[in-house]
Amino acid sequence: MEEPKASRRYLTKAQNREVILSAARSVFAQMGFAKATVRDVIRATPLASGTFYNYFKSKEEVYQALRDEAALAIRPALRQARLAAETQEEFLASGFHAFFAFVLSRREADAVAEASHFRMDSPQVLAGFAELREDLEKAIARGLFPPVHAGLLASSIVGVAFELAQQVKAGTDVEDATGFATALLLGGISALPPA
Amino acid sequence: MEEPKASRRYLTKAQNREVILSAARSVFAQMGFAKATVRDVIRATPLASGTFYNYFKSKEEVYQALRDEAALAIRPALRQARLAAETQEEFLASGFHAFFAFVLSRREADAVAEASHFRMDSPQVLAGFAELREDLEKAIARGLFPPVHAGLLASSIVGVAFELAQQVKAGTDVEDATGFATALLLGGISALPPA
DNA sequence: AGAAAAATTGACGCCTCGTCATTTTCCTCT
DNA sequence: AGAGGAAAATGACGAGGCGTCAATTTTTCT
Repeated sequence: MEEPKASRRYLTKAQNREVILSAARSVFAQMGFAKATVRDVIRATPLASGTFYNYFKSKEEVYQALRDEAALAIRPALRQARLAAETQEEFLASGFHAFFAFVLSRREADAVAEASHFRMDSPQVLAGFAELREDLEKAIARGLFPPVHAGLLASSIVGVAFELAQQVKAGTDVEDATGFATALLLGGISALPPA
Repeated sequence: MEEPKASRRYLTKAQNREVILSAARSVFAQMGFAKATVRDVIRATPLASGTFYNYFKSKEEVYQALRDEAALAIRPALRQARLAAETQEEFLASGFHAFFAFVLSRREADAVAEASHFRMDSPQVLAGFAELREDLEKAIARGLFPPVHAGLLASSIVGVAFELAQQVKAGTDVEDATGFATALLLGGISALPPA
């Protein structure tokens, strides 16, 4: 598909994409995603307005790319932690902890969503959800978890994770949130009927 | 504050507001919230463009008004169900069931969020969250629930409710979702440490 | 080097934005 | 009832963003 040639052209293209993403990060954080325009982003760049559209179709696509970047940055750690888990407690706690710590470390950069209480899931974020579900299914298969409904459980974990992440951004301690979420789900799973 | 005089002026004002909201519902559903413009909404109305701004500051404010409307439509039922609950199971199940049924009944009207996987909480929605938290605190006070961290539990319930609501919109049976969420939280709460 | 391919540029026409002076509608008071 | 005034609706306007595209520059290939 892609030829990763180290040609000059290929390099500049990757660089320009990064330049735009970087400018967007800064512009979105400074004036908010809603107010920002494609022109604002490109103006924070040495590129011309038309060039933007060689890289992204719209402001929304840039935002999704940024979310994708974040999702790709955290997913390997989450997957690794879950695969290595030998107890339910470990499976849940390591995942929650990694996620909350990650969110906290980026709370400045993501000031975007904070102001307007809004959330938008990009493809890579959704892929992360699917990955959690797969890992749950595998964990059920290897006997770590009882045979519960993996899809609903995955959704529930995601819901708890994202909602508590808000609390973490608002000041709740990462350890407290992790402990709470882990205990809640650990206890909950043991009470769930088999699928 | 407001004098609800049945004068012609007041009536027309309320009607116009409804006309705009109704047009917005239809326009957002048809072309999506992101693509829609204030002009698209006002064009679906007999009013002139400038008139829009006598009622709302922006497209976002209209969206929030629609969300507020939905939140106000469901909140009394939720609160009532929770106050009347005499068991933990009842508290959780009645709330989840009412919420999922409500979401399902509106899945057509809310096609907006579906397409772009996005969520935006309006003031009344946030007030609903606060209400849940209050009800939990009251339930703890009257001994229905153990003394857990009400804020974190409320967030968790909200997270599970919203995420499973997506599954309900996607085809999961309301009873199944309700049963799952109730069992999960019922079991989870019993495993929670005291606050 | 010369030609072809790829990428950049910025000006252009179209559209939306939010405002505001003007006009229309409604209410009040004598 | 009707004059006067307040409230609301109207639509034209300047400012500015949108996405496109023909022209230009840069890179690659032979």
